[in-house]
Amino acid sequence: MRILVVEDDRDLNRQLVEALTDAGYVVDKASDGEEGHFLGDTEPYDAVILDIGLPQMDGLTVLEKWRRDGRVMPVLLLTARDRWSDKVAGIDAGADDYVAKPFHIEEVLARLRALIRRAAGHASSEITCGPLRLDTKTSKATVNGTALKLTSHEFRLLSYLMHHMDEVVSRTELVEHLYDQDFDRDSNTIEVFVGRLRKKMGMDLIETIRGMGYRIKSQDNRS
Amino acid sequence: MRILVVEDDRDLNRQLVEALTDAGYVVDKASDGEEGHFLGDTEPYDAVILDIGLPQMDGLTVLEKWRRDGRVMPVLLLTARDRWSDKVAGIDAGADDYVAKPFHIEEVLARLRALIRRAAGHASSEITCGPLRLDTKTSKATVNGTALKLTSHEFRLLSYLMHHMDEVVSRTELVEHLYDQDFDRDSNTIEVFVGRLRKKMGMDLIETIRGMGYRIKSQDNRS
DNA sequence: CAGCCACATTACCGATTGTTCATTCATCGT
DNA sequence: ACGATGAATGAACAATCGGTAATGTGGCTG
Repeated sequence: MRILVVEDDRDLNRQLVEALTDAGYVVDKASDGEEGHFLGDTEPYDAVILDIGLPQMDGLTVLEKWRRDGRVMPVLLLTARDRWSDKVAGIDAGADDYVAKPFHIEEVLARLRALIRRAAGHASSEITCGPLRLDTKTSKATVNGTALKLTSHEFRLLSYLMHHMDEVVSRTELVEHLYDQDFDRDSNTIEVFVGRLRKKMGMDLIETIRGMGYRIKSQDNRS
Repeated sequence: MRILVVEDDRDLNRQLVEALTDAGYVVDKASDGEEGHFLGDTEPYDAVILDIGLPQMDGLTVLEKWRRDGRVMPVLLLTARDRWSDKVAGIDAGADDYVAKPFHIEEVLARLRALIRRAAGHASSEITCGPLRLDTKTSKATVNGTALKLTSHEFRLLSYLMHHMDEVVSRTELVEHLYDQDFDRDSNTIEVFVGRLRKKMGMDLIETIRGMGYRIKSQDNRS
């Protein structure tokens, strides 16, 4: 999962990036509204953490622009405590959730997880798909109840596929969301990892759509 | 850090052990009061998670016995929700903190961290020692503000030493608290890790007391 | 001073993980 | 049916990490 952090407070920005990176996200950062707006407009993110008070361009303005341009990724707004007006304005501008400053980093992480889950249309921290079950909170996966021993990259790949259940996900999309930009785009790493996942899962739950990408089917809509 | 879990509910026991192991603790477990009491009496633990309702021997009885025998390790009691009497009885028996069932695992982890910190005489989640700073919450260490890149074992060793600042810690003690019991007791692994820590820290903050063990000094009480 | 003992240091081993490469296999359009 | 393209596979590789073993070093004791 790839996250954009737009925050001008250097220290806070660093903290957020660090925590997110530790949690296994791929993270881009911006320190002013203009840069943030540009990145959010040009790069594909699974979620954005956006401060309201920003130099160059106000956070709400950035958000409005995105929404006008049809960008639909979930946005977590950082607001000053008890600024009710900010909250209302944020809703109007198309924000999905808020955290009031000052906050605990874990609070942000939890909200973010929930946001990404909701954006993928799941209610709880668990995503189920036939015999496959994935817990986004504990980062554990089971198939038919027995735990899978996945490495961190394997888990992140599986997680992304399950968050986009029934959608065809291209290798390009996977690379963009699971690695930072300077990753060798024409390597077959993704294929290798898909193969390893298939082997570990024992059954082939990952469908290949030739020329398009991969897909995990939600139920047993066996074609 | 070595933790004892005494809980008869198989499922809950498993969950706790798993979460604790994931968090980097060395964990022993018992499923009844008798076994729990024996282990807590014979093995050195940094903390105990103790259920109140146990077969063989009630949790409070176990705790009382330990305290009568002079066992001072912090104990986190698992109680039924709203059983005020349990809480009072627990205080009398020498418990250090409570979590009411049902609980979130993270709640237990947080309380446990706090308990271990407090037992070592620290107030916040950060332990500082001259240029060295260690955050038990994020598992990160810095020296003079710059982050140390420590592996998990290195961090756990440093953490244990800092939790016992100004005390001489023997190699035996370190092995007992950082590894499970079937670890080769006469290996020089500890020396090697101390060496690696010293090199990474750039300065020798870990003192060797010949024939005794190691010590981290709190301030600059240079002898 | 000799020699031992405790610790330090260095190199190395084996397991795990992420990645690349070459080869094989499958699928599709013609 | 055939060839070209895309995907799967297995081997191999480098990096990292935990641990082992052999050797080096320095201080204490007899």
